[in-house]
Parts: sequence; C-alpha cells; structure tokens
Amino acid sequence: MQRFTSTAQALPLPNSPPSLANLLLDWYDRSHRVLPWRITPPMAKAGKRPDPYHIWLSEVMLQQTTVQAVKAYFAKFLDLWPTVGDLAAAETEDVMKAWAGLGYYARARNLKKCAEAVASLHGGRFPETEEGLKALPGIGDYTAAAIAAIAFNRQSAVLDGNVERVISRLYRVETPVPAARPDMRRLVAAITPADRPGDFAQAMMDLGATICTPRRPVCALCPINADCRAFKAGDPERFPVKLAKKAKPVRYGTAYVATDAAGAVYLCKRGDKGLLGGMTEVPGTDWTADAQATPTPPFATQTVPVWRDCGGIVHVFTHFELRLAVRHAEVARDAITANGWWEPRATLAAQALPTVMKKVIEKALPGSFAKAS
DNA sequence: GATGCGTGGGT
DNA sequence: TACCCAAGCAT
Repeated sequence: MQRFTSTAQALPLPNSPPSLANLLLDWYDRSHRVLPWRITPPMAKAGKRPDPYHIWLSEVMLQQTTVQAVKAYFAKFLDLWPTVGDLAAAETEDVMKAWAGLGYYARARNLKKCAEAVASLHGGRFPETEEGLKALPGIGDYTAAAIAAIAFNRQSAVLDGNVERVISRLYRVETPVPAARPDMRRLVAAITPADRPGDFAQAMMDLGATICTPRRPVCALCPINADCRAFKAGDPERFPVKLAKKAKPVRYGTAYVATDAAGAVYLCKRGDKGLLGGMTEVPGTDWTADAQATPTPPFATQTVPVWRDCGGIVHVFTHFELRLAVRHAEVARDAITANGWWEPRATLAAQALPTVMKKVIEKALPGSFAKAS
C-alpha cells in the first residue's frame, strides 16, 4: 500500500541533498503569495499563528472559487463580522446578502451554522484537531486539514486541487481522480514535515497555483523539478488524469419582472434546499427541458397584465445551461397574489440575488445594477 | 462513488 | 466559440 512513499521518506543522511519539503519551504520563503488572510513566513517561523477565524472564513470562501473572487468578499465579511461570535449572532438573511454573487450558496448557510456551533459549543474558539473541525458544518477533509495545518500548525495531510496536481505529476499517478485521492493523500502525508506543516501546505498550494499550473506549467522554475517524474518524462500536462465529463443539458423557463408604479420590483425567496437555496429571485416558471412549453406566470393577478417581451438571458450552472425568457409588466401593487414582497429599486442591489437573477432584472430594467465607475 | 451545487476568468 | 478551470462539501 505504501509503494509510493519509499523515495519521499528517505531519512536525511549527512551528505544527502535537501529534502523535498525543505526545497519547497525555501521556495515558499522567497516566492509565497501575499494574501489578506495570511501571515508572512518570517512571522510564522517566529511562532505567530494566523487568526483561525480568518483562515476558516477564507478556506470556505476558496472552496472551488478563485483567490481573485474571494478577496473582496473576505474583506466585506470581516468588516461586517469581525469575529466568529459576531457572525454567529448575525441574521442568516444578512449573511446570504453578503454572500450573493460568490456562488455555491450552501456554503453560506453552513458558514452561519458553523459559526453558531463554534460560538455555542466551543466557547467561540475553533477546535484544533482535524477530527473536531470536520465535525462542523461545511468543513470536510480538505478544509479540516488546512485549518489544522495553517491555523494550528498541525502535521495534517492537506490535499486540494492544487496539491492533487503537484502530487499526481511528482509521482505520475495514472489512476484518475477522484479514485486516486486516498493514494495521493498518503503521498502528501509522507512528504509533509513535522516542522512548518502549515507553511508546507501553503507552499504546495502556491506551487500548484503559480508554477505547477493545469496548462503550460513552468517546470523550469519549479524548486522540486529534479524529483518530478512527470517533468523527467516530459508529460506533466497529462496529469492529473481525469474521467470524461458528461454533456451539459439545457433547460428553459420564463422569468417575470413585475414593477409597481414607483418602479419597485416584486421578489420572492427560494426554499432553503437545492439550487440557489435560500436566495432571492423574481417569480418564474419551472425550468424544464421543453423549449416550447407555453409559459404561465406562477402567481395570480387581479387583472391580466400585458407582459412585454424583453428578450432572453443564458446562464451556465455547474450541471446545466439555463435559457430564460424575460418578461416585464407594470402591475398594481395589491394585484399580485404570491408569497413575495415589493423591493424598491434603490435597495435591489443589496438583496440576496444570485447572479442569474441580476441578469434577468438587468435585462428587463437596464441600469438596475450599474456599478459606479 | 456519483451527483448536485455558482460564478467569473482564461484560452 | 466552447470549453476548462478554481483552496470541495453534503448526501
């Protein structure tokens, strides 16, 4: 079972070359990325640890999300809720509003639940072990290991998409992901040092993000290229091996943007589960595979509005493409019978509207979300 | 183990 | 353009 580990775990001998971990840590000291939730390597080496709340918040935001997208949200959340206790005491609706646009909204719901658990069950302090962390909502294998390593300097095996790429190339792992993950986790564990495990984890991720990239990796600048089997074989881009993906189906629907005489927009709240759970939307039909279905508004009106055809929007979700026809009408304020509310135009942008719904409203009412230039 | 779950940027 | 990809988790 441990057949991959023999080369990586050779004990340092008096004249042996620097270990893979040391090469990587030296590179990290020189070339680490500067990120808002991090402390610098010299501070870390001096024993200072980053704020576990900051590490947890950033790690959850970074799940399947780019650093670039996360930075502004991270700053906004710290501004609104400086401590985990503040977040625990917040209104869930306000958390959803602050998260709107970042995607994967179950993360926001679990973020709030996790903050509540930390505040009530753990006295406002995060557990320091992988096991304790993983028991919390929204924290899985990766995030538990990352927080344990980075915030608490535990020697945990941190395996994310970046590390998978580095490891799969280092050892030329032919098994496709995700089936190869248990093996890769053992490989990471075998090269994770007892000294500076948090910096080692961040170094592996920085290497994957800046050198060992998915396409056109910059192997010439890699501090561990001498140990890399894929580099020596000349085929790093072949790894990690992945299975073919399924085709993305298309779904169709119609969205109704109703405004009152003052320009307020009629909004509804989606249920807490499933797609866009807990987020706000305009009323609309179901989203189905039938492009020709005759649309019917999902609400009753006292008089039949004349819906103006505003054209359509396309939005691509993870597992399907959505094509929505957008319609607009002015409707008497008390004429709609549905479970929603009238939101003034001035406060639309602050609602918990996912990007697809901002596109819909922007299509019907151009300028609703115009950004200050 | 497979599936559901957002969004924006890059090529 | 039509893909691919990004610090995964829950069920």
